[in-house]
Amino acid sequence: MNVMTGGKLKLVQAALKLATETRSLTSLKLRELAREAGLNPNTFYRHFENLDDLGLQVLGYIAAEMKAGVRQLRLVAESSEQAANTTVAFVYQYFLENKAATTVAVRELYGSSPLLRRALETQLDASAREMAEDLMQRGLIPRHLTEQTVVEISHMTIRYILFRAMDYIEKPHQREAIQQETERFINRQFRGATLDQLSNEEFDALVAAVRQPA
Amino acid sequence: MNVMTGGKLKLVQAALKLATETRSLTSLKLRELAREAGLNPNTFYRHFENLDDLGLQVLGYIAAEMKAGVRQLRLVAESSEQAANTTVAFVYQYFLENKAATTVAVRELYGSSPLLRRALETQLDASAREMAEDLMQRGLIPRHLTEQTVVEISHMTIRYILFRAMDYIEKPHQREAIQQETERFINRQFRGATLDQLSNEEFDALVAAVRQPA
DNA sequence: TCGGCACGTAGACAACTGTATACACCCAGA
DNA sequence: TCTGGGTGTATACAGTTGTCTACGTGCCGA
Repeated sequence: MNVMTGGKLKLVQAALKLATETRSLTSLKLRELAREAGLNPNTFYRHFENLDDLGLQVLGYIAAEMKAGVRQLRLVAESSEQAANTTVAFVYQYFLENKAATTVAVRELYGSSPLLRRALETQLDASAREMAEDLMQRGLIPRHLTEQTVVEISHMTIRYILFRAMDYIEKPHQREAIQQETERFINRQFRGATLDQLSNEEFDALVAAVRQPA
Repeated sequence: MNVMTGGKLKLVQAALKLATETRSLTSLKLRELAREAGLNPNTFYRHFENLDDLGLQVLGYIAAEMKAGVRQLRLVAESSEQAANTTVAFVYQYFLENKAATTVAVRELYGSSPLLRRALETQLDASAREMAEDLMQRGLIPRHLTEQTVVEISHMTIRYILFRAMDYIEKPHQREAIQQETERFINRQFRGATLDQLSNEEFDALVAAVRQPA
């Protein structure tokens, strides 16, 4: 990834700011952008072909940022003895520190540009596979789950956290609650999945046994 | 809710169409709208104060539609003897039949207009409480769960389904898979929640016992 | 039959949009 | 030292935007 300098960087940062605060990435206006960046409108054409091109490059910029972030998270997680709860905290902290990128990702994942949507989906799917691999290698989840199941849950979890991160960012007084909720979410998914093959009757019996130990 | 007629209805329908296909509700343009509706641009001002006003009214229109839809779903569910899986099918079918409203809701829930976001959040929270009440009254979920837990899971589920509905709408060949995934999601949440109070060790022991019955 | 009113249209305005062409600067390599 | 390319600017143009004022309908109650 090229290191951006001068005007181009200013334009990308302006795009992130506007896309976060007042618009979406796909509804940016060229002159608004230039105004925000403090540049002449035509400077835009020195760096981008058109607004679509800008959108894609910004997304690339975000994707690179996120990839680096994920790599760092994995390192932190490896060095930590603790389990899922601190990881969840780290993840939310990361989103909090990358508010603009997070907001853009959430808005465009189901936004009006098919191109950006595909790119984001691919990115999230890759993250889900990585997460699943991590979880299984480190033995952080109940055994006996198939890889497919772990991937499926990872997929759900990543999307859940991504959207929940928007609330986490914008509602500071709810952050602790959101974090705990997320931990419950993950635990319930994995524990529930461990018992997937039980029928309702078998499950009820199991619960009854647990609640009234002999 | 007033029944809309003539030009106003045309404008709202045009807004839904454009918001679904090419834009978001908050980035609509007045003249584009009039063009799509086949009306003179100024006709807009006969019915709406400005574009924000239109957005709010469209949201109201959608909310009313959804409320009616939910009411109907509850009736269908009551008359049905079957459990969650058919309900999930009905819910997705409903979203499929209300593609425009669904798309708008998804896009604006984390969109750039705080006003619309609040309105949508309120609506979803109300739906979650209704869903929780329904589930508990009809005894469709494991007993011994607190109301708070059921509401929390309902809240998560509604958002999960709402976003997943976008994929359901747009990827016809994945519909069955999405539906089954959703059922697993819900089952795991409730089953997992039933075992919330177990420690990891207790849970592992339980799983071991289930997998190797004496 | 008349008067008002809801609805839609016509034309105009200044502001803003994306884009093209032409010009000015700085810095590396010959 | 000259030169060429990368970068930013100035000016211009046609098309589009939101909004204003004024005008023409058709309908409904008095």
